[in-house]
Amino acid sequence: MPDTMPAEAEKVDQSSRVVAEILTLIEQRRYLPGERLPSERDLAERFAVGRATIREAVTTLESMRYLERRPGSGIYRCREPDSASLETLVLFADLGLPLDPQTNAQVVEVRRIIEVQAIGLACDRREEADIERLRKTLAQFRDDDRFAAEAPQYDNDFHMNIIRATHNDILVRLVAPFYIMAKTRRIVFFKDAGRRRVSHGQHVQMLQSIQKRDKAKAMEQMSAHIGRVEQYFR
Amino acid sequence: MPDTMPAEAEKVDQSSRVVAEILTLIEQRRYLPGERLPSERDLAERFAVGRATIREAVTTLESMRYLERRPGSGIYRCREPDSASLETLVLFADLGLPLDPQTNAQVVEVRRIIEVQAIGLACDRREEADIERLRKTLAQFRDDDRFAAEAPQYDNDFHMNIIRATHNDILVRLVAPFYIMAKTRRIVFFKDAGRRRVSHGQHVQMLQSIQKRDKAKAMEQMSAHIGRVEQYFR
DNA sequence: CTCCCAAAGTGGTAGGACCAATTTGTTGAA
DNA sequence: TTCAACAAATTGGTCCTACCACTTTGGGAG
Repeated sequence: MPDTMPAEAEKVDQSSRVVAEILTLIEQRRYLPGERLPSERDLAERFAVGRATIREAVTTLESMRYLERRPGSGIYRCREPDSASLETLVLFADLGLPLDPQTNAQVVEVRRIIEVQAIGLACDRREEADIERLRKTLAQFRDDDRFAAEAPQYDNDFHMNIIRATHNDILVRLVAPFYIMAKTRRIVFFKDAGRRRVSHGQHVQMLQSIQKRDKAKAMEQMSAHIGRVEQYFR
Repeated sequence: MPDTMPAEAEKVDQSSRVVAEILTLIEQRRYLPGERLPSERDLAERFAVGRATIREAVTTLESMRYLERRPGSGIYRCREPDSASLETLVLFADLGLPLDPQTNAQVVEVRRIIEVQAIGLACDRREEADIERLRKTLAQFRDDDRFAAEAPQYDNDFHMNIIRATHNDILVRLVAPFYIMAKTRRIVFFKDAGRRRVSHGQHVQMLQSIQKRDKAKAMEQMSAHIGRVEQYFR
Protein backbone atom coordinates (compact mmCIF):
# COMPACT_ATOMS: atom_id res chain seq x y z
CA MET A 1 0.00 0.00 0.00
CA PRO A 2 0.96 3.64 -0.36
CA ASP A 3 3.21 5.34 2.08
CA THR A 4 3.20 9.02 2.85
CA MET A 5 1.92 9.76 -0.62
CA PRO A 6 3.18 13.11 -1.90
CA ALA A 7 0.60 15.46 -3.29
CA GLU A 8 2.28 15.57 -6.68
CA ALA A 9 1.86 12.20 -8.32
CA GLU A 10 5.44 12.16 -9.53
CA LYS A 11 5.91 8.92 -11.38
CA VAL A 12 9.61 8.35 -11.74
CA ASP A 13 11.21 5.23 -13.11
CA GLN A 14 13.95 3.39 -11.29
CA SER A 15 16.90 4.94 -13.07
CA SER A 16 15.61 8.45 -12.38
CA ARG A 17 15.25 7.51 -8.76
CA VAL A 18 18.86 6.38 -8.71
CA VAL A 19 19.95 9.60 -10.41
CA ALA A 20 18.18 11.58 -7.71
CA GLU A 21 19.73 9.49 -4.95
CA ILE A 22 23.27 9.77 -6.25
CA LEU A 23 22.75 13.48 -6.84
CA THR A 24 21.57 13.83 -3.26
CA LEU A 25 24.60 11.95 -1.96
CA ILE A 26 26.84 14.25 -3.97
CA GLU A 27 25.17 17.34 -2.52
CA GLN A 28 25.63 15.86 0.93
CA ARG A 29 29.37 15.78 0.31
CA ARG A 30 29.42 11.99 0.51
CA TYR A 31 31.48 11.84 -2.67
CA LEU A 32 34.06 14.59 -2.95
CA PRO A 33 35.46 15.87 -6.26
CA GLY A 34 37.92 13.42 -7.73
CA GLU A 35 36.84 10.67 -5.35
CA ARG A 36 35.92 7.19 -6.48
CA LEU A 37 32.41 5.84 -6.14
CA PRO A 38 31.53 2.23 -5.44
CA SER A 39 31.61 -0.04 -8.47
CA GLU A 40 28.54 -0.49 -10.62
CA ARG A 41 28.00 -3.91 -9.08
CA ASP A 42 28.20 -2.47 -5.58
CA LEU A 43 25.87 0.41 -6.41
CA ALA A 44 23.39 -2.02 -7.93
CA GLU A 45 23.28 -3.95 -4.69
CA ARG A 46 23.04 -0.85 -2.48
CA PHE A 47 20.16 0.66 -4.44
CA ALA A 48 18.56 -2.74 -4.90
CA VAL A 49 18.41 -2.46 -8.68
CA GLY A 50 20.05 -4.19 -11.61
CA ARG A 51 23.36 -3.16 -13.05
CA ALA A 52 21.65 -1.92 -16.21
CA THR A 53 19.69 0.62 -14.18
CA ILE A 54 22.85 1.84 -12.49
CA ARG A 55 24.54 2.24 -15.84
CA GLU A 56 21.54 4.20 -17.11
CA ALA A 57 21.75 6.61 -14.18
CA VAL A 58 25.53 6.96 -14.36
CA THR A 59 25.34 7.67 -18.07
CA THR A 60 22.99 10.56 -17.38
CA LEU A 61 25.20 11.96 -14.64
CA GLU A 62 28.27 11.51 -16.82
CA SER A 63 26.77 13.49 -19.69
CA MET A 64 26.20 16.32 -17.21
CA ARG A 65 29.78 16.22 -16.03
CA TYR A 66 29.00 15.05 -12.52
CA LEU A 67 30.67 11.67 -12.88
CA GLU A 68 33.42 10.23 -15.01
CA ARG A 69 33.82 6.58 -15.93
CA ARG A 70 37.24 5.12 -16.48
CA PRO A 71 37.22 1.66 -18.04
CA GLY A 72 38.93 -0.89 -15.90
CA SER A 73 39.22 1.55 -13.03
CA GLY A 74 35.89 2.83 -11.73
CA ILE A 75 33.42 5.68 -11.50
CA TYR A 76 34.75 8.98 -10.23
CA ARG A 77 33.24 12.24 -9.12
CA CYS A 78 34.39 14.92 -11.53
CA ARG A 79 36.95 17.43 -10.40
CA GLU A 80 35.84 21.02 -10.93
CA PRO A 81 32.30 20.43 -9.69
CA ASP A 82 31.46 24.01 -10.57
CA SER A 83 31.45 23.19 -14.27
CA ALA A 84 28.66 20.63 -14.03
CA SER A 85 26.10 21.17 -16.73
CA LEU A 86 23.23 23.60 -16.35
CA GLU A 87 20.97 20.78 -17.48
CA THR A 88 20.98 20.01 -13.80
CA LEU A 89 18.31 22.65 -13.39
CA VAL A 90 16.02 20.77 -15.74
CA LEU A 91 16.89 17.49 -14.09
CA PHE A 92 16.13 18.80 -10.62
CA ALA A 93 12.79 20.11 -11.81
CA ASP A 94 11.90 16.77 -13.40
CA LEU A 95 12.89 14.83 -10.31
CA GLY A 96 11.16 17.24 -7.95
CA LEU A 97 14.38 17.89 -6.07
CA PRO A 98 14.69 21.12 -4.06
CA LEU A 99 16.86 23.90 -5.44
CA ASP A 100 19.45 25.80 -3.49
CA PRO A 101 17.65 29.06 -2.51
CA GLN A 102 20.38 31.35 -3.79
CA THR A 103 20.34 29.48 -7.10
CA ASN A 104 17.10 31.15 -8.12
CA ALA A 105 18.58 34.56 -7.49
CA GLN A 106 21.67 33.67 -9.50
CA VAL A 107 19.54 32.44 -12.38
CA VAL A 108 17.66 35.72 -12.49
CA GLU A 109 20.91 37.66 -12.46
CA VAL A 110 22.20 35.66 -15.40
CA ARG A 111 18.91 36.09 -17.22
CA ARG A 112 19.18 39.84 -16.81
CA ILE A 113 22.71 39.89 -18.18
CA ILE A 114 21.84 37.81 -21.18
CA GLU A 115 18.35 38.96 -22.04
CA VAL A 116 19.10 42.66 -21.84
CA GLN A 117 21.87 42.21 -24.39
CA ALA A 118 19.77 39.78 -26.38
CA ILE A 119 16.88 42.17 -26.84
CA GLY A 120 19.42 44.67 -28.11
CA LEU A 121 20.57 42.23 -30.76
CA ALA A 122 16.97 41.41 -31.53
CA CYS A 123 16.31 45.06 -32.35
CA ASP A 124 19.12 44.95 -34.88
CA ARG A 125 18.29 41.68 -36.54
CA ARG A 126 14.59 41.03 -36.11
CA GLU A 127 12.70 40.23 -39.28
CA GLU A 128 9.01 40.35 -40.00
CA ALA A 129 8.66 36.69 -39.08
CA ASP A 130 10.11 37.36 -35.63
CA ILE A 131 7.65 40.16 -35.00
CA GLU A 132 4.81 37.97 -36.16
CA ARG A 133 5.86 35.13 -33.90
CA LEU A 134 6.06 37.45 -30.90
CA ARG A 135 2.69 38.97 -31.74
CA LYS A 136 1.14 35.53 -31.93
CA THR A 137 2.58 34.64 -28.56
CA LEU A 138 1.20 37.79 -26.95
CA ALA A 139 -2.21 37.00 -28.38
CA GLN A 140 -2.35 33.90 -26.21
CA PHE A 141 -2.65 36.04 -23.11
CA ARG A 142 -6.05 36.24 -21.47
CA ASP A 143 -6.94 38.36 -18.48
CA ASP A 144 -8.80 35.86 -16.35
CA ASP A 145 -7.87 33.55 -13.49
CA ARG A 146 -8.14 30.38 -15.52
CA PHE A 147 -5.15 31.63 -17.46
CA ALA A 148 -2.94 31.33 -14.37
CA ALA A 149 -1.98 27.76 -15.22
CA GLU A 150 -0.92 28.67 -18.73
CA ALA A 151 0.88 31.86 -17.75
CA PRO A 152 4.32 30.30 -17.20
CA GLN A 153 4.28 28.70 -20.63
CA TYR A 154 3.11 31.95 -22.19
CA ASP A 155 5.92 33.83 -20.47
CA ASN A 156 8.48 31.22 -21.51
CA ASP A 157 7.39 31.42 -25.12
CA PHE A 158 7.63 35.19 -25.20
CA HIS A 159 11.12 35.34 -23.74
CA MET A 160 12.39 32.45 -25.84
CA ASN A 161 11.03 34.09 -28.96
CA ILE A 162 12.93 37.26 -28.16
CA ILE A 163 16.07 35.20 -27.95
CA ARG A 164 15.18 33.56 -31.24
CA ALA A 165 14.90 37.01 -32.82
CA THR A 166 18.65 37.40 -32.30
CA HIS A 167 19.13 34.65 -34.88
CA ASN A 168 21.89 33.18 -32.74
CA ASP A 169 21.20 29.48 -32.21
CA ILE A 170 23.82 29.15 -29.52
CA LEU A 171 22.14 31.83 -27.49
CA VAL A 172 18.83 30.00 -27.79
CA ARG A 173 20.33 26.77 -26.55
CA LEU A 174 22.12 28.58 -23.77
CA VAL A 175 19.02 30.01 -22.12
CA ALA A 176 16.67 27.12 -22.90
CA PRO A 177 17.31 25.33 -19.59
CA PHE A 178 16.17 28.38 -17.66
CA TYR A 179 12.75 28.31 -19.23
CA ILE A 180 12.32 24.57 -19.47
CA MET A 181 12.99 24.20 -15.77
CA ALA A 182 10.76 27.12 -14.94
CA LYS A 183 7.64 25.49 -16.29
CA THR A 184 6.72 23.91 -13.01
CA ARG A 185 8.44 26.30 -10.66
CA ARG A 186 7.07 29.67 -11.63
CA ILE A 187 3.41 28.84 -11.17
CA VAL A 188 3.53 30.62 -7.83
CA PHE A 189 4.76 33.85 -9.33
CA PHE A 190 1.95 33.99 -11.85
CA LYS A 191 -0.74 33.08 -9.34
CA ASP A 192 -1.37 36.76 -8.78
CA ALA A 193 -3.60 38.34 -11.44
CA GLY A 194 -1.99 41.73 -10.96
CA ARG A 195 1.47 40.36 -11.63
CA ARG A 196 0.25 38.65 -14.77
CA ARG A 197 -1.28 41.88 -16.01
CA VAL A 198 1.81 44.00 -15.35
CA SER A 199 4.03 41.36 -16.93
CA HIS A 200 1.92 41.22 -20.05
CA GLY A 201 1.87 44.99 -20.33
CA GLN A 202 5.64 45.06 -20.27
CA HIS A 203 5.74 42.37 -22.91
CA VAL A 204 3.57 44.47 -25.20
CA GLN A 205 5.79 47.48 -24.77
CA MET A 206 8.95 45.50 -25.39
CA LEU A 207 7.55 44.17 -28.63
CA GLN A 208 6.79 47.73 -29.73
CA SER A 209 10.36 48.78 -29.02
CA ILE A 210 11.73 45.81 -30.94
CA GLN A 211 9.48 46.63 -33.85
CA LYS A 212 10.66 50.23 -33.84
CA ARG A 213 14.24 49.01 -33.41
CA ASP A 214 14.55 51.26 -30.39
CA LYS A 215 17.50 49.46 -28.90
CA ALA A 216 18.11 51.62 -25.84
CA LYS A 217 14.49 51.65 -24.80
CA ALA A 218 14.05 47.93 -25.33
CA MET A 219 17.07 47.12 -23.20
CA GLU A 220 15.87 49.44 -20.47
CA GLN A 221 12.46 47.80 -20.50
CA MET A 222 13.87 44.31 -20.33
CA SER A 223 16.10 45.29 -17.44
CA ALA A 224 13.10 46.64 -15.55
CA HIS A 225 11.03 43.61 -16.48
CA ILE A 226 13.50 41.14 -15.05
CA GLY A 227 14.15 43.51 -12.20
CA ARG A 228 10.63 42.79 -11.01
CA VAL A 229 11.46 39.11 -10.76
CA GLU A 230 14.69 39.92 -8.95
CA GLN A 231 12.72 41.89 -6.41
CA TYR A 232 10.31 39.00 -6.06
CA PHE A 233 13.12 36.77 -4.81
CA ARG A 234 13.87 39.22 -2.00
CA MET B 1 58.93 8.78 -27.58
CA PRO B 2 59.04 11.95 -29.66
CA ASP B 3 55.65 13.41 -29.10
CA THR B 4 55.00 15.52 -32.10
CA MET B 5 51.82 13.54 -31.61
CA PRO B 6 49.36 15.35 -33.83
CA ALA B 7 47.77 11.99 -34.50
CA GLU B 8 45.12 12.01 -31.83
CA ALA B 9 44.24 8.38 -31.79
CA GLU B 10 40.60 8.97 -31.00
CA LYS B 11 39.57 5.76 -29.39
CA VAL B 12 35.84 5.86 -29.06
CA ASP B 13 33.78 3.10 -27.58
CA GLN B 14 30.80 1.58 -29.30
CA SER B 15 28.13 3.65 -27.62
CA SER B 16 29.95 6.88 -28.48
CA ARG B 17 30.14 5.72 -32.05
CA VAL B 18 26.40 5.15 -32.06
CA VAL B 19 25.83 8.58 -30.54
CA ALA B 20 27.88 10.11 -33.33
CA GLU B 21 26.00 8.14 -35.99
CA ILE B 22 22.55 9.04 -34.71
CA LEU B 23 23.63 12.66 -34.32
CA THR B 24 24.84 12.64 -37.90
CA LEU B 25 21.56 11.17 -39.11
CA ILE B 26 19.71 13.90 -37.24
CA GLU B 27 21.83 16.62 -38.84
CA GLN B 28 21.12 15.05 -42.21
CA ARG B 29 17.43 15.57 -41.59
CA ARG B 30 16.81 11.82 -41.61
CA TYR B 31 14.75 12.17 -38.44
CA LEU B 32 12.63 15.29 -38.31
CA PRO B 33 11.43 16.95 -35.08
CA GLY B 34 8.64 14.95 -33.51
CA GLU B 35 9.29 11.97 -35.72
CA ARG B 36 9.67 8.45 -34.42
CA LEU B 37 12.94 6.56 -34.66
CA PRO B 38 13.24 2.81 -35.13
CA SER B 39 12.83 0.75 -31.99
CA GLU B 40 15.81 -0.05 -29.80
CA ARG B 41 15.82 -3.59 -31.14
CA ASP B 42 15.84 -2.33 -34.72
CA LEU B 43 18.56 0.19 -34.05
CA ALA B 44 20.65 -2.48 -32.37
CA GLU B 45 20.45 -4.61 -35.49
CA ARG B 46 21.16 -1.71 -37.85
CA PHE B 47 24.24 -0.55 -35.99
CA ALA B 48 25.31 -4.12 -35.32
CA VAL B 49 25.52 -3.66 -31.57
CA GLY B 50 23.68 -4.93 -28.54
CA ARG B 51 20.56 -3.33 -27.19
CA ALA B 52 22.47 -2.18 -24.10
CA THR B 53 24.75 -0.10 -26.29
CA ILE B 54 21.80 1.49 -28.03
CA ARG B 55 20.21 2.33 -24.71
CA GLU B 56 23.47 3.89 -23.55
CA ALA B 57 23.59 6.12 -26.62
CA VAL B 58 19.93 7.06 -26.47
CA THR B 59 20.22 7.93 -22.79
CA THR B 60 22.99 10.38 -23.62
CA LEU B 61 21.01 11.95 -26.44
CA GLU B 62 17.93 12.10 -24.26
CA SER B 63 19.72 13.97 -21.49
CA MET B 64 20.70 16.55 -24.11
CA ARG B 65 17.14 16.94 -25.31
CA TYR B 66 17.72 15.48 -28.75
CA LEU B 67 15.56 12.41 -28.22
CA GLU B 68 12.62 11.51 -26.03
CA ARG B 69 11.67 8.02 -24.94
CA ARG B 70 8.05 7.09 -24.32
CA PRO B 71 7.56 3.76 -22.59
CA GLY B 72 5.47 1.39 -24.64
CA SER B 73 5.57 3.72 -27.61
CA GLY B 74 9.04 4.41 -28.94
CA ILE B 75 11.93 6.83 -29.31
CA TYR B 76 11.11 10.24 -30.75
CA ARG B 77 13.11 13.16 -32.02
CA CYS B 78 12.35 16.12 -29.76
CA ARG B 79 10.22 18.93 -31.02
CA GLU B 80 11.89 22.32 -30.68
CA PRO B 81 15.28 21.15 -31.86
CA ASP B 82 16.69 24.60 -31.16
CA SER B 83 16.56 23.99 -27.43
CA ALA B 84 18.92 21.03 -27.50
CA SER B 85 21.55 21.30 -24.82
CA LEU B 86 24.77 23.23 -25.32
CA GLU B 87 26.56 20.16 -24.03
CA THR B 88 26.41 19.18 -27.66
CA LEU B 89 29.47 21.36 -28.21
CA VAL B 90 31.45 19.28 -25.76
CA LEU B 91 30.06 16.08 -27.22
CA PHE B 92 31.02 17.06 -30.76
CA ALA B 93 34.52 17.90 -29.62
CA ASP B 94 34.87 14.55 -27.86
CA LEU B 95 33.58 12.64 -30.85
CA GLY B 96 35.66 14.62 -33.29
CA LEU B 97 32.59 15.66 -35.25
CA PRO B 98 32.77 18.77 -37.43
CA LEU B 99 31.08 21.92 -36.23
CA ASP B 100 28.80 24.09 -38.29
CA PRO B 101 31.06 26.96 -39.45
CA GLN B 102 28.74 29.70 -38.28
CA THR B 103 28.53 28.05 -34.88
CA ASN B 104 31.98 29.23 -33.94
CA ALA B 105 31.06 32.80 -34.76
CA GLN B 106 27.89 32.51 -32.71
CA VAL B 107 29.80 31.11 -29.77
CA VAL B 108 32.17 34.05 -29.82
CA GLU B 109 29.29 36.49 -29.97
CA VAL B 110 27.71 34.88 -26.93
CA ARG B 111 31.02 34.87 -25.13
CA ARG B 112 31.37 38.60 -25.73
CA ILE B 113 27.91 39.30 -24.40
CA ILE B 114 28.43 37.27 -21.27
CA GLU B 115 32.05 37.89 -20.47
CA VAL B 116 31.92 41.65 -20.89
CA GLN B 117 29.12 41.80 -18.33
CA ALA B 118 30.82 39.19 -16.19
CA ILE B 119 34.05 41.11 -15.85
CA GLY B 120 31.94 44.05 -14.74
CA LEU B 121 30.42 41.98 -11.98
CA ALA B 122 33.85 40.64 -11.14
CA CYS B 123 35.08 44.19 -10.53
CA ASP B 124 32.29 44.68 -8.01
CA ARG B 125 32.61 41.42 -6.15
CA ARG B 126 36.15 40.16 -6.54
CA GLU B 127 37.90 39.26 -3.32
CA GLU B 128 41.56 38.84 -2.56
CA ALA B 129 41.32 35.11 -3.28
CA ASP B 130 39.99 35.81 -6.77
CA ILE B 131 42.86 38.15 -7.56
CA GLU B 132 45.31 35.61 -6.24
CA ARG B 133 43.81 32.84 -8.35
CA LEU B 134 43.99 34.97 -11.48
CA ARG B 135 47.55 35.99 -10.70
CA LYS B 136 48.54 32.36 -10.30
CA THR B 137 46.97 31.52 -13.63
CA LEU B 138 48.83 34.29 -15.40
CA ALA B 139 52.08 33.05 -13.90
CA GLN B 140 51.70 29.84 -15.89
CA PHE B 141 52.35 31.74 -19.10
CA ARG B 142 55.72 31.26 -20.73
CA ASP B 143 56.92 33.02 -23.82
CA ASP B 144 58.34 30.11 -25.78
CA ASP B 145 57.05 27.83 -28.49
CA ARG B 146 56.78 24.79 -26.29
CA PHE B 147 54.02 26.63 -24.46
CA ALA B 148 51.81 26.48 -27.56
CA ALA B 149 50.29 23.18 -26.52
CA GLU B 150 49.39 24.46 -23.05
CA ALA B 151 48.15 27.82 -24.24
CA PRO B 152 44.49 26.83 -24.71
CA GLN B 153 44.30 25.44 -21.18
CA TYR B 154 45.97 28.55 -19.83
CA ASP B 155 43.51 30.76 -21.68
CA ASN B 156 40.57 28.68 -20.50
CA ASP B 157 41.69 28.91 -16.90
CA PHE B 158 42.04 32.66 -17.04
CA HIS B 159 38.62 33.28 -18.53
CA MET B 160 36.91 30.76 -16.28
CA ASN B 161 38.54 32.34 -13.24
CA ILE B 162 37.17 35.71 -14.23
CA ILE B 163 33.74 34.17 -14.34
CA ARG B 164 34.37 32.61 -10.95
CA ALA B 165 35.19 36.05 -9.59
CA THR B 166 31.56 37.00 -10.15
CA HIS B 167 30.66 34.51 -7.42
CA ASN B 168 27.70 33.39 -9.49
CA ASP B 169 27.79 29.61 -9.79
CA ILE B 170 25.13 29.54 -12.47
CA LEU B 171 27.21 31.81 -14.67
CA VAL B 172 30.19 29.50 -14.24
CA ARG B 173 28.18 26.48 -15.30
CA LEU B 174 26.70 28.38 -18.20
CA VAL B 175 29.98 29.20 -19.90
CA ALA B 176 31.83 26.03 -18.94
CA PRO B 177 30.89 24.18 -22.15
CA PHE B 178 32.50 26.91 -24.25
CA TYR B 179 35.88 26.38 -22.66
CA ILE B 180 35.71 22.66 -22.22
CA MET B 181 34.97 22.16 -25.89
CA ALA B 182 37.66 24.64 -26.85
CA LYS B 183 40.46 22.58 -25.39
CA THR B 184 41.08 20.69 -28.57
CA ARG B 185 39.78 23.19 -31.08
CA ARG B 186 41.68 26.33 -30.27
CA ILE B 187 45.13 24.86 -30.65
CA VAL B 188 45.31 26.44 -34.08
CA PHE B 189 44.62 29.92 -32.79
CA PHE B 190 47.42 29.75 -30.25
CA LYS B 191 49.92 28.27 -32.66
CA ASP B 192 51.14 31.77 -33.44
CA ALA B 193 53.58 33.11 -30.88
CA GLY B 194 52.56 36.69 -31.57
CA ARG B 195 48.93 35.95 -30.84
CA ARG B 196 49.88 34.25 -27.59
CA ARG B 197 51.89 37.25 -26.53
CA VAL B 198 49.19 39.79 -27.33
CA SER B 199 46.56 37.67 -25.63
CA HIS B 200 48.64 37.37 -22.50
CA GLY B 201 49.29 41.08 -22.43
CA GLN B 202 45.58 41.77 -22.53
CA HIS B 203 45.06 39.29 -19.71
CA VAL B 204 47.55 41.13 -17.55
CA GLN B 205 45.84 44.45 -18.17
CA MET B 206 42.41 43.04 -17.44
CA LEU B 207 43.59 41.68 -14.14
CA GLN B 208 44.91 45.12 -13.25
CA SER B 209 41.55 46.69 -14.04
CA ILE B 210 39.73 44.11 -11.94
CA GLN B 211 42.08 44.71 -9.07
CA LYS B 212 41.50 48.47 -9.29
CA ARG B 213 37.77 47.80 -9.65
CA ASP B 214 37.81 49.89 -12.81
CA LYS B 215 34.61 48.49 -14.23
CA ALA B 216 34.34 50.56 -17.41
CA LYS B 217 37.93 49.94 -18.42
CA ALA B 218 37.76 46.23 -17.68
CA MET B 219 34.65 45.80 -19.77
CA GLU B 220 36.20 47.74 -22.61
CA GLN B 221 39.31 45.58 -22.48
CA MET B 222 37.34 42.35 -22.45
CA SER B 223 35.29 43.51 -25.42
CA ALA B 224 38.46 44.25 -27.37
CA HIS B 225 40.02 40.99 -26.25
CA ILE B 226 37.18 38.86 -27.54
CA GLY B 227 36.91 41.12 -30.54
CA ARG B 228 40.26 39.78 -31.67
CA VAL B 229 38.85 36.27 -31.71
CA GLU B 230 35.79 37.49 -33.58
CA GLN B 231 38.03 38.97 -36.21
CA TYR B 232 39.96 35.71 -36.39
CA PHE B 233 36.82 33.90 -37.52
CA ARG B 234 36.46 36.25 -40.48
C1' DC C 1 64.44 -2.96 -2.34
C1' DT C 2 63.04 -3.01 -7.14
C1' DC C 3 60.87 -4.96 -10.99
C1' DC C 4 57.63 -7.76 -13.24
C1' DC C 5 53.78 -10.60 -13.86
C1' DA C 6 49.66 -12.96 -12.49
C1' DA C 7 45.26 -12.33 -10.20
C1' DA C 8 41.48 -9.59 -8.92
C1' DG C 9 38.49 -5.84 -9.89
C1' DT C 10 36.06 -2.76 -13.10
C1' DG C 11 33.65 -0.73 -16.89
C1' DG C 12 31.95 -2.09 -21.87
C1' DT C 13 29.18 -5.06 -24.47
C1' DA C 14 26.20 -8.96 -25.84
C1' DG C 15 22.10 -11.77 -25.39
C1' DG C 16 18.02 -13.47 -23.27
C1' DA C 17 14.05 -12.94 -20.48
C1' DC C 18 10.06 -10.76 -18.37
C1' DC C 19 7.06 -6.70 -17.13
C1' DA C 20 4.11 -2.64 -17.82
C1' DA C 21 2.53 0.48 -20.94
C1' DT C 22 1.08 1.82 -25.49
C1' DT C 23 -0.45 0.93 -29.92
C1' DT C 24 -2.88 -1.55 -33.22
C1' DG C 25 -6.11 -4.70 -35.06
C1' DT C 26 -10.14 -7.45 -34.46
C1' DT C 27 -14.37 -8.59 -32.64
C1' DG C 28 -18.93 -7.88 -31.26
C1' DA C 29 -22.84 -5.13 -29.97
C1' DA C 30 -25.88 -1.18 -30.94
C1' DT D 1 -22.52 1.05 -40.63
C1' DT D 2 -20.60 2.83 -36.35
C1' DC D 3 -18.09 2.46 -32.45
C1' DA D 4 -16.92 0.66 -28.14
C1' DA D 5 -14.53 -3.19 -25.89
C1' DC D 6 -11.27 -6.63 -26.02
C1' DA D 7 -7.03 -9.16 -27.54
C1' DA D 8 -2.53 -9.31 -29.69
C1' DA D 9 1.69 -7.24 -31.10
C1' DT D 10 5.10 -3.75 -30.24
C1' DT D 11 8.07 -1.08 -27.30
C1' DG D 12 10.72 0.87 -23.60
C1' DG D 13 12.25 -0.43 -18.54
C1' DT D 14 14.53 -3.65 -15.82
C1' DC D 15 17.00 -7.77 -14.34
C1' DC D 16 20.34 -11.45 -15.00
C1' DT D 17 24.34 -13.93 -16.75
C1' DA D 18 28.41 -14.06 -19.25
C1' DC D 19 32.56 -12.58 -21.43
C1' DC D 20 36.12 -9.15 -22.91
C1' DA D 21 39.69 -5.58 -22.39
C1' DC D 22 41.74 -2.74 -19.44
C1' DT D 23 43.51 -1.07 -14.93
C1' DT D 24 44.98 -1.82 -10.42
C1' DT D 25 47.03 -4.47 -7.05
C1' DG D 26 49.73 -7.57 -4.57
C1' DG D 27 53.11 -10.96 -4.15
C1' DG D 28 57.04 -13.36 -5.76
C1' DA D 29 61.59 -13.47 -8.25
C1' DG D 30 65.78 -11.25 -8.81
